[in-house]
Amino acid sequence: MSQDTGFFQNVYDVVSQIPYGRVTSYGAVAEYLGSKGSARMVGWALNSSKYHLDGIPAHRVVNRQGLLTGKRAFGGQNTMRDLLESEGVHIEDDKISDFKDIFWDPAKEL
DNA sequence: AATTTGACGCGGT
DNA sequence: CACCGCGCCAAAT
Repeated sequence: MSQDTGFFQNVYDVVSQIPYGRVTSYGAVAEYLGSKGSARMVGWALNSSKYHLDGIPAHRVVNRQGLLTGKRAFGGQNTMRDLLESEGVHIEDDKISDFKDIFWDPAKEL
């Protein structure tokens, strides 16, 4: 049970622990998983999360710039942005304004 | 089994 | 500022 698919579950676990109004980056999660530099895997896992219909706040995960790179994966151009703003995260030009201010680092918080 | 791709990150030109 | 290549690892075809 604990070890399900593998990588996906690892990412789900960390991402699902992101506090409300906070965000993190693919690289940060990858680093926490021990695979620093493999940020692609994090994106891959989250991509699967949408197929699994889990409670994965993937909108809280953005790239290193705080840019909503994955917004297109949400089906809409402003779906991800709307979710973030709905949580109190200010977005400007598809980018998190206070990104570094609300940045949640699993390697530090956990 | 091999090749391509992918919601990235960073450096170099 | 734009484009390119490398690294990283797993999944899909």
